[in-house]
Amino acid sequence: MFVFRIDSHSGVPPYLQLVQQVRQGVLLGFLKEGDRLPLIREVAETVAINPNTVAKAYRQLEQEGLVTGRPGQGTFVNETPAAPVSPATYTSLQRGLETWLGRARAAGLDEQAISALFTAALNQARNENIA
Amino acid sequence: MFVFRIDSHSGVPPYLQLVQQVRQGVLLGFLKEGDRLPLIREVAETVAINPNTVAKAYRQLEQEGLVTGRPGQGTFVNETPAAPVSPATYTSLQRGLETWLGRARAAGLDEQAISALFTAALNQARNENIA
Amino acid sequence: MFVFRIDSHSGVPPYLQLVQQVRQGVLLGFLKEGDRLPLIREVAETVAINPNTVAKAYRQLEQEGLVTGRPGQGTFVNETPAAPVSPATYTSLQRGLETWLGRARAAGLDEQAISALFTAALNQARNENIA
Amino acid sequence: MFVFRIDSHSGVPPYLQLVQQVRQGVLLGFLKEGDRLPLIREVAETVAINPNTVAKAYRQLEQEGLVTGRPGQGTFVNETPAAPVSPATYTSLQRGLETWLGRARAAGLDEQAISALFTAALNQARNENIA
DNA sequence: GTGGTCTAGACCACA
DNA sequence: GTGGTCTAGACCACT
Repeated sequence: MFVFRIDSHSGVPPYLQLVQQVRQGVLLGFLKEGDRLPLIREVAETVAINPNTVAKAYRQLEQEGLVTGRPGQGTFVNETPAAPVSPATYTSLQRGLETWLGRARAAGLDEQAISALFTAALNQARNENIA
Repeated sequence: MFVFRIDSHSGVPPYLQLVQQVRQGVLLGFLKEGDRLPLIREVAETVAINPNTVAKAYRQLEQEGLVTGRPGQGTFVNETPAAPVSPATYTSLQRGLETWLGRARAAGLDEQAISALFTAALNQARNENIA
Repeated sequence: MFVFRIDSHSGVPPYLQLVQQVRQGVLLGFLKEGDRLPLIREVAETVAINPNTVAKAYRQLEQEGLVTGRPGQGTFVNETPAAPVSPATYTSLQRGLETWLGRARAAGLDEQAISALFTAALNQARNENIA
Repeated sequence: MFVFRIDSHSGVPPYLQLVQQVRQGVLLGFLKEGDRLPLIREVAETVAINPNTVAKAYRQLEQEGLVTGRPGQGTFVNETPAAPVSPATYTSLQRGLETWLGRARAAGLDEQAISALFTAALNQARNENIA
């Protein structure tokens, strides 16, 4: 089952967080064609937001073509646009990241510092590509 | 020189992005006590937003006690609350992350997929800690 | 100035009627790049619906890339995807349609009958193309 | 045989589309007194919607007095309220519209643009009548 | 004062 | 009972 998570301190509107999580879920293979997303009312309960807000997120996903809402049945994932990488290299990358995270935590960095380090590295890489 | 970067697709309000970037800069040592932040009108020009928005970000940073605005001179970073890790381990972690990023890009992942992978790993780690 | 019109008997949701009217306006050249759509609150007043409903329509148009909302300024039409026909043939077609409409009205057909005739002809043409 | 057609992109509820098509069919003489509408399960199959939805449409048509359902036999069209125009002028109008449609298609307009042009002309005519 | 988001609660179309 | 739409009214970010 797919689980949503809302970070109310990030500044990102809740409905957008839901949208991004589904997009990422599809991108990483957690969500595949035909999978049913949690019911709107379920999500509203579990993450404690208004059903309309969840509906707004699902509507946007539908407009993006990622999912299709079928009244009376639920909301379902459409055909995924093809896996970007093979599962093998994917798991390898995942494991590499986990060991790195372990090192970072062992060194005493909290989640905020880790995120900061990551985005900084990502930005730097981008700048180098531009240069 | 400290450089700001606005991602208009992230959904995070621009003023908050500025605030978060300064916080991260201080956390990671890019900004040290006494450093001067770019002038409001400079930032407004380079990232193409309204000067009032930049001013709002600086005002909030001042309220948080991270910086101090000196009229006519600019905005300066206050004493940093102590580095969380030694510069050595910090550089080591940074390098580890860079090699991982290199592998990910070589495997064909774009920035979106990399971010998705990272947040997924971070969430998983958090869940394991809770469990 | 662009004027909206809501037909509450058509069964089409009001927000969709607004969306379709903007799309048609762009398609037919009534709305060009840089034009400002009526303010949300104006539309809400003139067609007597809730501002949120108008906002919903504008949001969808923005997601489709047809317009861009600029807080504090209004909502503006983006670059139009190129005129489908030359203005000359367009006016010619328009005039032909007007004379036909004149004949139909003179014959005693009301608006409903005219619409019925039109959609029937359109459907027939489509079927012939398929066959 | 009367054929239904559902446009799932129009925003009009499917059951209303069926109702409108029957109304138009009667108005234009495609359906005459005593004609049998397609069976509910036939319609449900051909246009791929739930039989309940078709039943709802037929029920509403019966409430409007346009048709009468005879259990076990089917649904039949009642006496038509008199033809609004003579068959001759009707065919003439139909042919005029067909030639116009041919010109429009030849000019490169797709169905969407044609519809836009038509509704625009209809609206303009209405406005002139009001003025 | 502009658009953008959220909440609360109602009603409808559909399976 | 599911998703889809509308209303009413509040607060926020940006110009």
